[in-house]
Amino acid sequence: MTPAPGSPGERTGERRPVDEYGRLSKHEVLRRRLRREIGHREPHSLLPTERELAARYQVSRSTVRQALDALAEAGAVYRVHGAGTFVAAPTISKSHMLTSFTEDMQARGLQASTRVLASDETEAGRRTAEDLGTEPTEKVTRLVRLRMADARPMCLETAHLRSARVPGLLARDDLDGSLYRVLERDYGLHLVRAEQAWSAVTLDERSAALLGVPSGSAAFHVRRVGMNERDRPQEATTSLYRADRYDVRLTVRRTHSRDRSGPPRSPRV
Amino acid sequence: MTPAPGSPGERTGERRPVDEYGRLSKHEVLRRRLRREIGHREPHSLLPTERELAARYQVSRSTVRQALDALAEAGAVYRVHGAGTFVAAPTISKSHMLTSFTEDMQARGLQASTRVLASDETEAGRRTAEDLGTEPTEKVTRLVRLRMADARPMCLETAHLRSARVPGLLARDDLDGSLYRVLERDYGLHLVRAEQAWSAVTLDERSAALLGVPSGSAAFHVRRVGMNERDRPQEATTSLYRADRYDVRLTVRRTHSRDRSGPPRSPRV
DNA sequence: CAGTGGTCTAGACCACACT
DNA sequence: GTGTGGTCTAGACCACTGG
Repeated sequence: MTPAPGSPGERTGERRPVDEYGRLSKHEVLRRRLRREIGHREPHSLLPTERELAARYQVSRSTVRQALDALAEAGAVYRVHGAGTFVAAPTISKSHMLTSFTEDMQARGLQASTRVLASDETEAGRRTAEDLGTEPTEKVTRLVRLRMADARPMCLETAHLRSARVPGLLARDDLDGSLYRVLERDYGLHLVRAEQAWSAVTLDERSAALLGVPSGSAAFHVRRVGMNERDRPQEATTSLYRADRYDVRLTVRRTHSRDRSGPPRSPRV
Repeated sequence: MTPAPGSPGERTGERRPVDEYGRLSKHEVLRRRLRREIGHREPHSLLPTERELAARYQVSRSTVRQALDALAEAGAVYRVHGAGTFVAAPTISKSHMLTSFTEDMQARGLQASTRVLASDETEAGRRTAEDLGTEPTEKVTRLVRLRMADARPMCLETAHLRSARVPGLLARDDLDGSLYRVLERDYGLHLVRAEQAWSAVTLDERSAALLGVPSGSAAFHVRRVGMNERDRPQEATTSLYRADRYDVRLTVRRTHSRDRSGPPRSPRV
């Protein structure tokens, strides 16, 4: 496992930094390693015990648990108290990740491309101002894009960003790629969380035409607000997804705090 | 914080059991307590430091972190390395929880009720068998229900369960309540995870009539498979939600593993 | 009963934010 | 520099599963 940042032992040695910026902590390394190994195993097969993993990878049991916690959270493994840790059945979805359109299409095995339909600067207006937590008179940069998958229309998207935060965005010639990537790399804007509201709608004449489907077709309408590390809204986007080409897959969990009253326990399997 | 299950100190004392069945661990108690207190605070206000909380509640810092981890995961707080832990802005949704229809409506401030349209036993068939991981000839119990919110139709739902697991279900007279509750309490079936696929559709004549909307209206089509603690499918349900009365709200996160290349850091706020 | 995951402690150093 | 969250260790007991 190499060095050791916080180990009482080998205090010195090379820097092996630790944080979210690409450098790797032990539990992160272990998590990835286990993730890989899990891929080659049968669902429901038993993993080594936590103590065994700790010994094998020369880390403490807590570190092993930190890695397994993340994998369990991601749905890659599940634990049964007293019995062991098991490989989970493959999920239909990588659950609830914030992904760019490009990444999303990639995950679906489709090639993403984009046509910029319009880009301009206006006043935010009431609704967008509310989403972005600004004054309605604040200048916002608007970006309307038709997003394609395998060269066929998939999604009609309108993004709003506070102009003050993205100077020169409108002048760029790479707005047909991942907007999140541009925001991260060139504006230091890290969208780490987003709130989304999905509706089902029927398309009007104009949207239907742009998306290349009959008027009245079903579509998803999505309103999204993206937040930075400090939980401040940075981006407000509205999208229309063709329902004949798109669906939403997600895994939901029953977490803590139920009102157990309860008699019988769950049977063996 | 009372006793202490694993503390080297006060080893004896009354049992204060620990697990998912209603008994409470220290981090669970602390989590709930903090959750309550957070409710009364302004978003973005600073919480006490982890060390401070540890001292105040007489627990170790690790335990505090366990509680805060859960709150951060749930979107109730966020952390900034080096700066502190802060109250998160209220989310539009309790993110990705597996909830029963009844709970879902409750959360939306609506009163749930149910009309059982049909209930019978048939062979699973190919599709359902695939979802439930059984043979196509396996007997399944089918339950078709019209679910109402504030006495008006909201959702048309068809549930499939392996008959062998739910003997006598069809004879029950309380199928107009929470199915999950019945499964948990009387059959020891704990659905802890579900995979869902959401589509947008337009309603045909028959479904539209049952839901009380014009034919051709937009609706959500949901296919769900519920799993028990051991990750085995137990329930397969298909639903149609009226789009004029329902939307899906969820929070997505950018978790680990990005390909940081990266120059600038995010600005102050 | 042995063995596994779940909880908890005490203490240490590191990376980062803010002044 | 000071103080905060992030990582890590070593060791202990508890609650549970399963033969």
